[in-house]
Amino acid sequence: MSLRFYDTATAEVREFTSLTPGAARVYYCGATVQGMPHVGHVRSAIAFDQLTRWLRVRGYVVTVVRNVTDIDDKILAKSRASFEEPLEDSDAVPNEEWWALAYRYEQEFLKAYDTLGVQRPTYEPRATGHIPEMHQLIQQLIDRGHAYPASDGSGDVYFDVRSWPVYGSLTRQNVDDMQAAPDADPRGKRDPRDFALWKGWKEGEPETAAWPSPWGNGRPGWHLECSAMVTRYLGTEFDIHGGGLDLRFPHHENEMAQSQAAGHRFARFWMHNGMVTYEGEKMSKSVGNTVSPAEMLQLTTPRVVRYYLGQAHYRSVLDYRPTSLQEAAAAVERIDGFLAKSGHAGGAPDWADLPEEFGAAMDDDLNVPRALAVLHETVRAGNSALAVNDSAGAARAAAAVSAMTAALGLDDARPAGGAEKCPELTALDALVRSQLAERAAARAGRDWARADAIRDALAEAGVVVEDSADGARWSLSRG
RNA sequence: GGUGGGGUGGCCGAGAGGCGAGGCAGCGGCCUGCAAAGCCGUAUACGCGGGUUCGAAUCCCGUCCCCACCUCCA
Repeated sequence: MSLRFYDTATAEVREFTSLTPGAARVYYCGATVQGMPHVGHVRSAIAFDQLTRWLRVRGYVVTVVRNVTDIDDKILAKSRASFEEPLEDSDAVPNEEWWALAYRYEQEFLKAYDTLGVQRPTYEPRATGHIPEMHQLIQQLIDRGHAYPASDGSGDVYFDVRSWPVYGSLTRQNVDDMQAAPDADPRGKRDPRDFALWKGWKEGEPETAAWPSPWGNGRPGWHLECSAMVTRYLGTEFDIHGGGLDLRFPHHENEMAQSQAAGHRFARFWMHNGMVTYEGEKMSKSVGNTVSPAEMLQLTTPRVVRYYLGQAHYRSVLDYRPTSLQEAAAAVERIDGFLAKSGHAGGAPDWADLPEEFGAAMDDDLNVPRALAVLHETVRAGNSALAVNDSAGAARAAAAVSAMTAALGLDDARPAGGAEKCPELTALDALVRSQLAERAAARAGRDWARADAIRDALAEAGVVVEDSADGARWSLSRG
């Protein structure tokens, strides 16, 4: 039952062993908090949440660090735009300082993650909180001959790509074969592919967005923050570095280059999740074809959204269509329907209840689709047991199913607050029960018209009634 | 031009040499007062053309198409 993961750097599935036995140190690239989270962000978070949870199921003590990029060109640009009329974005706040804007969106991300059951990282460092670490790394790189201050006096400091012969190895690219960026501004660079470690302050930028440095006032380059923060919290060598496939280049390539050029071993595994497309096209901030988690949550429950976004293999493309959520809702209802009928009490999951096949699928590079097949087969077996009054068999299946949903993180996806103590639901339950009692009386008197009228009225209100040997059960229709 | 990933039944989505994963939708049956739920059954599926093999969706050769990255992106 060894764990195997696909490593982008070697382009193969390899056996996973952690640097320290029994412990795993992982770093995920979080968001640049410059706007509302979209489904792609959340898919990535869910994919790596599944990874974290699975490592824990397999007994690892996992330390998760996920960064927040709270300063960059776009954040500054959006803040600047908020001081001008008319406001461009629907979610913009007038006259908002860049740091207020970044913090506001950071909280939106957290809210979305929490609702969808993404466990909080062990720590979530912000770029702006790690300027000294960045300076130290830059100085190291300059001393080793891999970085240089710009020749044009801009205060920028660049990484010298040509000084690092293996540059491009993460994405198996040869520097000379790379397409030269047509709009690249040479700005005192030795090579157009050299990237900024430090960006000198420019006229018109807020003074709050600049920090003193040996190379002049300025702010961090995008790639540098991750290298600096990883090293601070996880050390110069750690187990897994994760992020979206689109971060592979240039972001991760550059991170790897600057860290290794500084003498760090850096990540042992690079894991990248696939993109979410919208009708075949990549969902992206720049294209604007994004769907927000909030929009999805208006259509269905967090559990269904979590199921949908987490059902495909993490490396494959996930194409969003409006009917996707309905299909996911049907699958989730099937699972939950069985759990309800089996009378499973819930409680803390026991990983010993996980079917071996499920574990084997997850061990194999987190093959969630195969794991879900096991889940659904167990549901079917449980329903069959229920049909023949095999309560022991049903209980066994229910324990397995609930361990599986817990392992996948489905159980933590729910609206904030917790449904159990929701007064509206308590009231609704009382009302529906009185209706069902009336219907039961009508049925006992073979007054089918009356019974059906009550059922239709409830259905009209979104309440689904199911009869069974031991009385009627109700649930809210989803999706 | 370079790099990586794909094309599987109506849809989603695993598998990677030999018993047709699983889900959704459909159809038939059982159950039900009728439903719903559930159960059982139900499909000439593997882009195209060659080849290797007793046997290929899976291997080899060729070919077409799609996507992502090479510029900010999860």
